[in-house]
Amino acid sequence: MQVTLTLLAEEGLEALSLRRIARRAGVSHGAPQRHFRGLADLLSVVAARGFALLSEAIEKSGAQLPPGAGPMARLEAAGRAYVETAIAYPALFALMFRPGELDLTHPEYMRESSAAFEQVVRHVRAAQDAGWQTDRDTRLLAGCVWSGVHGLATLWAQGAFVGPVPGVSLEDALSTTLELVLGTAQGDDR
Amino acid sequence: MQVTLTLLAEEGLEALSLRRIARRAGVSHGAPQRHFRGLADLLSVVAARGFALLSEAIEKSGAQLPPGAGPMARLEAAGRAYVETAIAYPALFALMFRPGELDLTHPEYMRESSAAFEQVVRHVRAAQDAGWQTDRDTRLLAGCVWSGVHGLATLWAQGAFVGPVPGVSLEDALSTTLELVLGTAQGDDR
DNA sequence: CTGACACTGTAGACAGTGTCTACCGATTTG
DNA sequence: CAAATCGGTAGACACTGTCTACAGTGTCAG
Repeated sequence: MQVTLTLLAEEGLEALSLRRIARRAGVSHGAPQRHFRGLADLLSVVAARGFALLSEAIEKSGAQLPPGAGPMARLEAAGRAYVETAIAYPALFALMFRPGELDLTHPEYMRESSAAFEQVVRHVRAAQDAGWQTDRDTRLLAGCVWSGVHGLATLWAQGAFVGPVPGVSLEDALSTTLELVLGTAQGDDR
Repeated sequence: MQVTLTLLAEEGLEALSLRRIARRAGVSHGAPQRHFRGLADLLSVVAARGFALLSEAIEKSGAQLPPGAGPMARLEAAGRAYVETAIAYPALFALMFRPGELDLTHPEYMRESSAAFEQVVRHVRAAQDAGWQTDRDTRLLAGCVWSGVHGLATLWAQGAFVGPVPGVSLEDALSTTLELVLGTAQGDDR
């Protein structure tokens, strides 16, 4: 439902209601229920689209690197893409991680969210093959890397980072976090 | 409002409504508005209590360490306390980071949340004084450390970590994340 | 061609929500 | 003693999600 995505982007998460979506689409308040079992069902599909966007951004981030880039650089670029995408679509990103409003068993949601995670797993595995954190469980490591960037994305997207740390740029926070989590602190950037 | 905290713990975030709280307290549906300007106001006070709990847990975590523990051990213990508290009160923790339902300008919320953050800043400064990441901005560093553990706490509390990484214990995820973020990977635990 | 049937949308009802207002009985205060 | 304030009640209003009955519109088998 395209209407839902634009409404979400324009008016935020709280504006999402079946009746508002129906009004925006120019149909009666009961019409959406012919296409979705209920609000949670609709939102789950929207959230799944969000995960697809995320996967796509991570995919592209690897392609834009110079051809000889190593696995660590690719993993770092993936983390960057994660955070930047989250901040580009803050309301959508917030929705994606709201179990209370979603149907977590929805097939599309499960498929897209695990596809995104598996992409991170592949990046982490490649980094491990290149010598990074070799004796850790790959999926656990991927989960922790995901957590690290996810925290920054969450807090920044809802403005909870800039409050306590005023005057900092996203670039600063992002590169610092990545250097901490990935241990790539070789070149302090000044 | 004690009733709100128990209702939140027992029935979760979605069960929090002014009318339900009033019923639970045995008063009429309009009574809560004599004490709070509205739902967002009430929830902000509850969220502030959550931040106070967090601060208290971090405080205690330092006290329980052996007397000669270094600043890095204290910082690590603080991170542990953050995640463990979040998981002990998952609904409260979720509420604390939901800008849409809160009044972010509420004095109690601002006071308690920034008090918790300042506590992390002090731990980070002590670690820096002991030689860790000495040439980084302290507040930025504290924000990134907070982000790292916050991501894990968020995902674990809503069950989004165990899904993609089945069979992992919180202890595994927590120690791995702390070792990554703080760079304390000296003793791989097997 | 005709009937059955699935889609898709409409309209009304119902319970639940936050918020506003009017009222009311205490209790405190001038 | 009078007045004002405080805490609670009760009703209204505009929302919400969900359910049901109904109507049009197509498709497809017989």
